Amino acid sequence: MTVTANDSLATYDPAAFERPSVTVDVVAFTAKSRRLHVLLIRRGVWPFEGQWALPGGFVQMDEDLDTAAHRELNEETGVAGAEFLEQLYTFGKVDRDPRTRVISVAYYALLPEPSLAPRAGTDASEAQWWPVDELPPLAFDHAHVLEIALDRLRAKLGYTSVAYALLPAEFTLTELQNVYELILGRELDKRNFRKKMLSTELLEGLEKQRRGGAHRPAQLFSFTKREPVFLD
Amino acid sequence: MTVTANDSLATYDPAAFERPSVTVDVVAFTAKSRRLHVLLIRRGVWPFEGQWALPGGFVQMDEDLDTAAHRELNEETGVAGAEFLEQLYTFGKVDRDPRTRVISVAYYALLPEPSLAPRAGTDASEAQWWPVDELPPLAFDHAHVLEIALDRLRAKLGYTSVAYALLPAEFTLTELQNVYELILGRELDKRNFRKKMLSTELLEGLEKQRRGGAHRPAQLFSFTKREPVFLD
DNA sequence: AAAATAGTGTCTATAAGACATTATGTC
DNA sequence: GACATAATGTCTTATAGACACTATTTT
Repeated sequence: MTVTANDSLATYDPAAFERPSVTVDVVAFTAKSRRLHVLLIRRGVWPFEGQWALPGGFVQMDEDLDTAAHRELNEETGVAGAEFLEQLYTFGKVDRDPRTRVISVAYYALLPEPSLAPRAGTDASEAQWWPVDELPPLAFDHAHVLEIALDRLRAKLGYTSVAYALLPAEFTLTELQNVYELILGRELDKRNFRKKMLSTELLEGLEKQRRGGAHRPAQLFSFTKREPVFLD
Repeated sequence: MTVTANDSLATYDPAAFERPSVTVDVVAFTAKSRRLHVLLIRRGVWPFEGQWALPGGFVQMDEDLDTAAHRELNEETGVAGAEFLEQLYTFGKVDRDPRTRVISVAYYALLPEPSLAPRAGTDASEAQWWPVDELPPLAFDHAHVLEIALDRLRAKLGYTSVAYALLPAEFTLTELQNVYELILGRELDKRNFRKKMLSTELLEGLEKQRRGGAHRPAQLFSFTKREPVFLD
């Protein structure tokens, strides 16, 4: 709610209070060359000019928060229609932005391996995928935001099917295992992994194979539901 | 972040954009007479005048979000210094408030059984504990907010030690079990519950007993850490 | 036939759940 | 001694983890 029950004003006056700015910032993850990557943009203006930052920007008066997150991601990096985009946390420390009071509603997105390099959007001078374990210094409190996003992604991987959002429609069990390994940062046992995955009803075996290289081809699978589902 | 990298403005002008209002709302839970309760206030002004709502109000320009949540809870209900207060989710649908665009950062708080009835604060005409399964109609999207808070509390009870925040410093195992049962909404097996709880290192047995009524007294326990801890 | 990745099963340890009786205080 | 709640252990089942060899394709 907004105006508390008994404001001293008998009627509501929207201009009565000074208001903070509200932005959305997006932590977009993808799995690429066996490493987890995040999409960053290089800032063109003060403050933190020339530094890398999360894509994001002002929430407009006539758009929902989720819509704003999609829009900013698209405008600044060219990534449109992220299949998975979820609110992460709202960061509102008084001094997190040197310009004025800015409250940032952070989102995180999961994307299948990008076939195209991100193009710099209309608002960003440059957009680029960075491996999460080799990041440049980040503007504002974005290093902190990113850490929280990583924690959430790791946790969520354990009890939901979010991995689907990092994979294309068809994939091999080895590719699925790679996604788990690169997010969790440790190796998993192949037999146990497959046993567990196939015991859920999340995967559907296809009548197709992926061949590539001098070895046995792998069966392709797809997720029965491309939406997050709780495991077990 | 806030202003995107290449705003059309070369320098930042804080007055350039129309801004939404930002509020905090607090879902305060307690365990009382074997039922889970939420603290609501009755609104004194339009909109939803006379209806029940979550305590909350404007975030001030010079206070952090957590601080604002503590302050509003105190001002509107007299509850000060909640031991557990955690951000829940940010609600920002364009039309969630009939007055103007209002983005609400929701928090949830856990309180030990209140010894005093809540007093109406300076801003609220009335404040009262309501059983979560017998709520009055709520203002704004507060019924939705409350549902999300309940889901979160139930989930968190399963994998952390949050129950400590709903209990006084010293309690019996039966009291602890009651808290679990009333949040989860089902009965638990006494022996299994105690076995599991005592196998964690969360509880410390005290050399004290609680007597009351014509029966064997119960041993008192306390939590070793009064902060949320992941189980196992 | 050599190389490379796919695919498969058993055994063990641990955790979760079902279940009933005895203990100790008050009145 | 009647009553009321506290306290306690075993067995079964399900789940997680360690562990090594065979299968199939390309070159």
